[in-house]
Amino acid sequence: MFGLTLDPVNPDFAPREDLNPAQWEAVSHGQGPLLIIAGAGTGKTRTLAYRVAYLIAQGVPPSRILLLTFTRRAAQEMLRRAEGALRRAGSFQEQVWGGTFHAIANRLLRKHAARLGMSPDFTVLDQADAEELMGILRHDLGLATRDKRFPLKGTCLAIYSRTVNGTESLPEVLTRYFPWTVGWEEELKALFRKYVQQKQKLNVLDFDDLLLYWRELVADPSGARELSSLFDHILVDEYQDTNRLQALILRGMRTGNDNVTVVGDDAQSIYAFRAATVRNILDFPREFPGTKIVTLEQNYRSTMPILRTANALIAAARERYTKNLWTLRKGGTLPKLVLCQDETDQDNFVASQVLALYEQGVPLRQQAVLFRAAHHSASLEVELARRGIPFHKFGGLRFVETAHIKDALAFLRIVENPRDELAWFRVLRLVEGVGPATINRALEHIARHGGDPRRISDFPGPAAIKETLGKLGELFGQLLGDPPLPSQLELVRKFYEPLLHQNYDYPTARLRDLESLEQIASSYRSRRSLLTDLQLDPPNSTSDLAGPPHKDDDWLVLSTIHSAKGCEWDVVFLIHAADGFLPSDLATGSAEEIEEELRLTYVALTRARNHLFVTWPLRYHYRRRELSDGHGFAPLCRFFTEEVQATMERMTSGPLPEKPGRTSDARQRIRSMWD
DNA sequence: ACTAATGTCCTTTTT
DNA sequence: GGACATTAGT
Repeated sequence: MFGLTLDPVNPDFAPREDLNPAQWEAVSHGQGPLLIIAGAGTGKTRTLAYRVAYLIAQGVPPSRILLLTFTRRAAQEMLRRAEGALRRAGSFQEQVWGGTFHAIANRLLRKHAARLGMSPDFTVLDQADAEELMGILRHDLGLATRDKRFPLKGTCLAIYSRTVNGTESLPEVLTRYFPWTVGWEEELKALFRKYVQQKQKLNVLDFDDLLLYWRELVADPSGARELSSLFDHILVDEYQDTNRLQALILRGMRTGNDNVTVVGDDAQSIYAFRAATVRNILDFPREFPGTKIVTLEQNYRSTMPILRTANALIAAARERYTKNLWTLRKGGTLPKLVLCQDETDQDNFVASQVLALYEQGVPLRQQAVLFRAAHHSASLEVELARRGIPFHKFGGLRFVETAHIKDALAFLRIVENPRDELAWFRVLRLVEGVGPATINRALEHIARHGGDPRRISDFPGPAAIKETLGKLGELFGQLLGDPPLPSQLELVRKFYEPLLHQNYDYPTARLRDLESLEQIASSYRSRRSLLTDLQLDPPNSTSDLAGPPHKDDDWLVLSTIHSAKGCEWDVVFLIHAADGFLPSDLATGSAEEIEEELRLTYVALTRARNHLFVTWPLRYHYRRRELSDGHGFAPLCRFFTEEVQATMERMTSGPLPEKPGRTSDARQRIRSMWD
């Protein structure tokens, strides 16, 4: 308490000393629209958290504040810090509306479903479910024959999603982003029409629907008035990664007043593939006249050498709010650009370097390895495992996306919404002897009997499946009794276990996952909130599931660059900085795409506090269809121009620095027999 | 009607 | 190595 100037408005608040003048200007902004351009590491989270605290100190009721963030974790973190700033262990974390656009949409839609003539007990489809539905309809419409070469289900959904989120017309989307599908416009339109119909029939919403229906709620003036009046202030984080549809929603949510704060950094916009557009942040002042703009440039994270490299790299970007990051931090070592011989060499370099830094006192958890695509860390993971270095991976396939977890949840989904045919499909196809034809007849049977899932017991199907279906009906009966969630999942597990053995490899590991699912479930009050939470805010690493980690647990972080957004570490390795990997050769079609890859690289570099290593393997081995094994040479990532390289120390990884383990020598020898 | 085996093409980032 | 369409076998 000593040495703090307390804000006159409320003695509870105001560690104004914690903030620099620009941050304070943003925090203490009164009414009206506010745009905060916050460069990487400039205390964006703190500023937003303090602004929430400030508003509350000014007398705004917490429940009348809406905080839209990119992940749920970000919302929780901010509210936790806001409470800290108010120096009171209050309870407003639960009162402030905080979460992602999708999660908030879910909440609002359940509440105001009647307004849209929809049922509040809808279930939410994740991307895989949505693709599956798209696939089924694609098949039904006869578009799935090989000679047609009709876009695959994933592409169909991507087109649909892009059209919805970007609020563009289908022909525009096709020519701009999916030119090879232009000839299929009519068929796609028919497919999408069917897709929308089917979702309504099944009482399900996909991710895009959550936004789309929210937008519908505020498109109507009386709805807009009602929803707007719920909130005195709306704050949006990571505004550079919102799309057109989200901007329309935000506009619609502010018909009563224009108290809206958006924070973002156009230089860190990396979600264009999800129809996010930098235009939202660039055009914000025009959309909300009278906007006050505050720019945060003082960086508290990185050393100056790291910032010099990052600034040099982003200087190549074209349209942006120019800002140059600077810091008061003194000293620091030059970022290293490390040329490796090949991927194995890169793995060894990273692993050795991690251990060396660890021995110098940098915990593993303060070190991170970043890469463009989830599979880029595959060989490194093997090497880390070999050396016994613990790690956790973020990004890529997640816990809730694994088949067995989705199966288990499908049982609950059926009970929650018996019209959810996708869940039915998931469950029934596990039974041996049941295929598409039988499933369809079973679904008709259920529908004929008032949608009661228990009636699966008396479905007149083949004798071979009679017994299993009987037990399944019993299971649904027990679940409908609504015992505590962990018991529900235990019941599911008991029924599911034999099916799991029949259908999957590694059943024991999968069973363990089901047990962790029971753990997670114990913290939820209702089946519905468990289901939607897992769909909308899935834990992104298995470590999140085990509860708070033990103090002495320590592990290295492996992460896609996308999942590293908003994070920071003492030491950052950016691996595979080679053209084709970064930028990904799948993203070099247009100038815009390449520009986004540049920003992605910028995001990676600016995660580092003290040490930055950028590595690129010169030689790549690639496997071909035949047995032949070849290699090619990869050029350095194009964004590391001469100007950028001038800010770095160039080095080669060279031979292994310490104890050249005999194993790796042997591996090397045996490999080189084929060179 | 369902399953298992075969051949061919594609292989990113996430709410 | 996985997804998907097709074909052959139960």
